[in-house]
Amino acid sequence: MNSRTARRPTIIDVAIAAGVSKSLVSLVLRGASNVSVEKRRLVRAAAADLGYRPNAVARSLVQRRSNLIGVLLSDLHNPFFADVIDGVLEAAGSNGYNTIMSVADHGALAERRALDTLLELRIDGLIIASPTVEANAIAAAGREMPIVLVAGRARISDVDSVSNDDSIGAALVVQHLADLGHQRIAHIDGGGGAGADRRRKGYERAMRRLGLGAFMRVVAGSYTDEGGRKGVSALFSHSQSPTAIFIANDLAAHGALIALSLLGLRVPEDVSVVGYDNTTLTPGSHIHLTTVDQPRPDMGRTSVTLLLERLAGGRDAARHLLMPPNLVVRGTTAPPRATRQGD
Amino acid sequence: MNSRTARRPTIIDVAIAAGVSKSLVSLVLRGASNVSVEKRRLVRAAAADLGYRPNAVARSLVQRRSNLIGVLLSDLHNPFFADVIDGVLEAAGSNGYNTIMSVADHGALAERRALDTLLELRIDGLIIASPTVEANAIAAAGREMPIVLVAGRARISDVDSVSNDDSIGAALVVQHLADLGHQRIAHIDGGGGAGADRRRKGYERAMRRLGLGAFMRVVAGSYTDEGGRKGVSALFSHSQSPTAIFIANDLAAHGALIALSLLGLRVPEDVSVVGYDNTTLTPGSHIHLTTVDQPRPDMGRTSVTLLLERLAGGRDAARHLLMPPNLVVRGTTAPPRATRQGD
DNA sequence: GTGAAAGCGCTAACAT
DNA sequence: ATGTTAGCGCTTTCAC
Repeated sequence: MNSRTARRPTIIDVAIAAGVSKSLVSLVLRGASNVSVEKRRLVRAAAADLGYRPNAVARSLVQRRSNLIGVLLSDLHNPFFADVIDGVLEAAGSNGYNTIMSVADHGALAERRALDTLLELRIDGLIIASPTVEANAIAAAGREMPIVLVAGRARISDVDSVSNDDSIGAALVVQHLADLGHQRIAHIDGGGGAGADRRRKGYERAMRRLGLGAFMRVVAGSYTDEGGRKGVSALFSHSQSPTAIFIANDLAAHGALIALSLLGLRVPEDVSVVGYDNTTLTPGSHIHLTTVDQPRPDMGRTSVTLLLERLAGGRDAARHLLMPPNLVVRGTTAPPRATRQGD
Repeated sequence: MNSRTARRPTIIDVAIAAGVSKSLVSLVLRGASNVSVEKRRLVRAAAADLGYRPNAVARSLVQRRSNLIGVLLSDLHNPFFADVIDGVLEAAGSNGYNTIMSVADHGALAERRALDTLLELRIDGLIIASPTVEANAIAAAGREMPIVLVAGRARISDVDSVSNDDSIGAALVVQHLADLGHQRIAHIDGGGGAGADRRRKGYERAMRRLGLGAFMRVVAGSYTDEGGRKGVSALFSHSQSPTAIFIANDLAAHGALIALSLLGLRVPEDVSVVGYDNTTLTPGSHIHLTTVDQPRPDMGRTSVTLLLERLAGGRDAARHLLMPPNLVVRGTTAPPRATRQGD
């Protein structure tokens, strides 16, 4: 006989086995205090004996809440969101919520499906860790339940968001390079990538504030290996080459490093390089990129906090949080040649 | 007013708006054929108008099935399982199932919780992509619903499994190296890691079958950077050093490559190196490791197939599938010095 | 072709 | 301290 064909025990089976009503079983199993010790023992014994497992579906139906926080994720391969979700899991768990994830691999169709799965399951709140979901779909879902968009590019009405403050991150980079003595600090931007615009503006503002406005130089790039390579070739095809480059993200910085080595330039001796995102590379990798770290787990935890605020009913207006990033100084930045020669 | 405080429309609201019974709404929304065109139009219009979204919880309760395949994942950072799950999503989707994931980050407690979440939601079947869940918990869950353990180390009664055939993979490696002319082929093993035992045995069997039994040499390692480093120092502290090394996985192989370069040995000129797992490294990385590729997405798809077999009720006995891996020849293998000098 | 009614497994009043 | 009852939103007989 296949034991799986046997019907699973319900709360009524437990009640009968324990010789009590199902209400009492429900009370005991949810840890109510006003139940006699004897009945409590009976119920627990019967439940254990039958291998009873509460049906969250039935509970969810009657309570009109699932005790579930959903996470919509577009790409399982992206380690960035893995860190964010670590924070989500931690915060959700310590607040008594379970977390389920739905993955939208490739394409708008899969995204719709993954989102619908979550919404139809009547999760209590949704965290979208997915840069590609279209704003319309998010806005529509936002009318049904509390939603937090984490590390996304858009600001959507009625939807909370948590991001890193790209402007501060860029300023940290410029300050670090200026402190080292650099003046000709160039920027390879991130094209239309998430936050790229704010990183560029942050760079420009910081340069001006430090009196380096005359040395500002921005060339077009993208959040790809190739973006970094092209940026470097644009920068070094002119007479005045920079002594330091701030590149919009780590992937592009990686491409830039390759392009620089092809040009015979050494990092950081000839030119300093800074990326953005602190993307985890191969363990033991010999590339130690100076970069900006987004507080990913913190962003995840904060997303849950925002969700809980709304679930508790204490808030109605959307909040957009910007979390401060950190500079991680590694091996690709050093004082410029001229300065060191002058020492 | 907060629109989210308004009750969500139910099937009854749609029925009233369309002027029909809720049974008819149900029929129309699930695409029944024997409904008049007129009523069908009315119902659809009312549903769209109200922004009705079916409640999967209620449906699941009455149907006693959720149409959901659950995936239990222990580590979101592991790209190996990301590929497996790609296959799961694809196969589940094309068979009309939705997929939800539960992540058990760190520790047995989180694992229990993640597993319980899935089981209490009454998913129809479970795929465990998680090397760390204890066998007892899996076996217990296996009595409640169909389960497939993918890329796991244990064989559990009543639980199907899908893995790669480590023995074949190891044989492919040895054959490749022997074809290149190597004889002194050593193995740095994976300690107690998943499949490490079978990889070592496969190596030994292949060496003997090729008449290289006398050249067999196994040193202790582990599935870590350090495992590879220690293995190399063990191998090269003796007189007769190998001309090729088969290392139990890519991470350890990476450590081995570093240790070799520290010894002044060049790869593949002085020694050939082969790993296992085809772990995706940094994009654009200059390390092109010859390795063995597990058919990860295929393993995911096959897991779903096994689940569907049981869900269709067609099977009761457990199946344990071994899928053939592929050798990926890259830049870390070449003929041994002696052979080339003799050319 | 359509509607009425029962019931999935549970919680939450309300009785007692 | 315990039992009874109603009903969450849906699907599914069964009548008509």
